[in-house]
Amino acid sequence: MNKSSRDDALEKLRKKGYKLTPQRLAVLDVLLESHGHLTPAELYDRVVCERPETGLVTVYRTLEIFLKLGLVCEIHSTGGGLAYIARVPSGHHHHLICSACGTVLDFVDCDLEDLEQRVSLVTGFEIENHFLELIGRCHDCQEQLSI
Amino acid sequence: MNKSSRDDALEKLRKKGYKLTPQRLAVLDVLLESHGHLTPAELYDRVVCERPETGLVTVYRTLEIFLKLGLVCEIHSTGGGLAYIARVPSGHHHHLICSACGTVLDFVDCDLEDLEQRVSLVTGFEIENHFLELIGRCHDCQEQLSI
DNA sequence: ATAGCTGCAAAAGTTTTGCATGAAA
DNA sequence: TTTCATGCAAAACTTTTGCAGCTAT
Repeated sequence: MNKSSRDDALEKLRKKGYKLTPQRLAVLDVLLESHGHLTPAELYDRVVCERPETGLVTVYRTLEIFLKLGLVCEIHSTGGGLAYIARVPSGHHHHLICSACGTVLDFVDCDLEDLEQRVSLVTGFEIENHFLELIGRCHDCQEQLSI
Repeated sequence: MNKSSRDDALEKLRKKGYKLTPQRLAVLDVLLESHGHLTPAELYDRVVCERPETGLVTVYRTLEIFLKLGLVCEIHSTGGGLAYIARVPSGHHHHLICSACGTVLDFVDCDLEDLEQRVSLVTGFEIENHFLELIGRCHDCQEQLSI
């Protein structure tokens, strides 16, 4: 649990006029406590443990708001569905995803600004955004392979 | 239309024992003629123009095969759905997607090998794969903005 | 001839929408 | 009090599966 991330999120919600309902707080807390990415359905399952009266629809609507406010990132997981993860308020970053356990690490060190400039020069595109995910196997899951 | 890509694809299909049905050829040709990425439904719409007897199910099953053989790439388009694009047989490459018209360019020039090594050292992950998309606005669509 | 494909229909899964009730501010 | 959020139900999509008949080899 990251106290300052939570306060930061509450502040953003309040500032935009969104009401701080128990359901939204529960979704937020599950996201902040989670190590990896969660699909809406997985998120719903965990939220329901704490607040059985919550509906899946509310999870979807809450994620939509959180995404708009930059509180979560979308993860394009293999398989086609989307998953979500709490976004640390550090601006530009990318994800490193363990293909075995789903753990997600953020990393910031990248040369993409340079790459974008090169590609932009060659293609004439005006680069607006980029999406990078590294997929690999975390330390623990490498060990499990060799046992 | 890229003649050698088509022959290359036919060769791969044949070699793996897949039958060259009219439906599979139609899906292949639509993919090769398309400039941008196509969702299964879009692909189906175009295939049906040529071969009205084709079913959407067959498009899904054909894409599954093509993906396995490396003939297409999956594009994780915004919105959560998957789209597909014919894969040029040049090995490692990434996509530059126009956010306005959907045109997809391949590009090869990237420093991701270096990046992967750095990230791997810091995190202990064994990097297996990466996924990079640049999103921008192609030359034509930039002009349309200023008109 | 025969192994493998196809289309249909239906199921399974995901995401969105309409609406009356309920709760935060 | 008033505005916004919620849950339910149902609709709209997307993707997968079972099966009987058909076709490329």
